[in-house]
Amino acid sequence: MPELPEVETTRRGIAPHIVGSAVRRVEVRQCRLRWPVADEVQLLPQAGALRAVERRAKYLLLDFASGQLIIHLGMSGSLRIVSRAAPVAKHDHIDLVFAADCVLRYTDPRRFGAFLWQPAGSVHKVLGALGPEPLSSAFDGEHLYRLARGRRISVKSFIMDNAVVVGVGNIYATEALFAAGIRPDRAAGRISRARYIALAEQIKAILTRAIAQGGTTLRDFVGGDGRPGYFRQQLQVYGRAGQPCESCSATLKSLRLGQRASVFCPRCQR
DNA sequence: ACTGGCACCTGGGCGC
DNA sequence: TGCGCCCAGGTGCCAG
Repeated sequence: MPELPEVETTRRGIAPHIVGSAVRRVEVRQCRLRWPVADEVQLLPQAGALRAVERRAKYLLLDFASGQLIIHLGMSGSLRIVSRAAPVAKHDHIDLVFAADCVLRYTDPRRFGAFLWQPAGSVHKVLGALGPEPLSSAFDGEHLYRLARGRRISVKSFIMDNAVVVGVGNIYATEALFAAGIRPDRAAGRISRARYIALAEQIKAILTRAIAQGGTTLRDFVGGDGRPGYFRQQLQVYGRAGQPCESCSATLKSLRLGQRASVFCPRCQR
């Protein structure tokens, strides 16, 4: 489900309901996620009021005085605000109960997500080596061009590398490369500065638009407010292999890069 | 230092 | 209807 726009949509959806409140009770029905759920999660009722819900890359950070709860949604995770009376479904693994009518419920069929803990003043390993946020001024074409020197991996794998820039997953990498007219299998080190400037601009533009639309709903993504994302209608190439290019009508092709489907237009992308 | 490949899971859709 | 196969929005870690 989630790329950066979906995580940001989730953050904005849940924050108004829970910031300023304390966790009263924790229910962990399934502790086997990508890593075992951090033991500290059970201590949240002693952590005082939630101060903020932040985001770094695709990680959500629930900020308490004693530290931060790090939540990742993996491939299929979601967070919803539900009432305590809401029936528990098969993959509803964790509840953080803030109030009877305000339960933060984590659902994740594939269990690739994570609940980790970062004590105040320390940096968890998963957050340690991350590149810049794509919507920050630290990220631009010059940054991409500089890091790409000497790299032979495909440009698509390159921009999906969290050490290069965070938050660019398969959907938006595919879309941004189409918008910038760059073939996804081109070697990262063989792309000009000018084209990287265009690519960085497209990454920013597409992520910004996707966030404004509430993310991309493929199967059943819903934001914290339960509404689906509407960006799907704007996808130009992702999931459209074999169909005509919206721009030139050539048949869109697909190849695999880093075990991920990569759809592109053989005429528009060079 | 890079790179590609694997792992962790469940569920949906397809062909037979 | 059922079975086996392939696919899926992520990413840390491994061997080469």
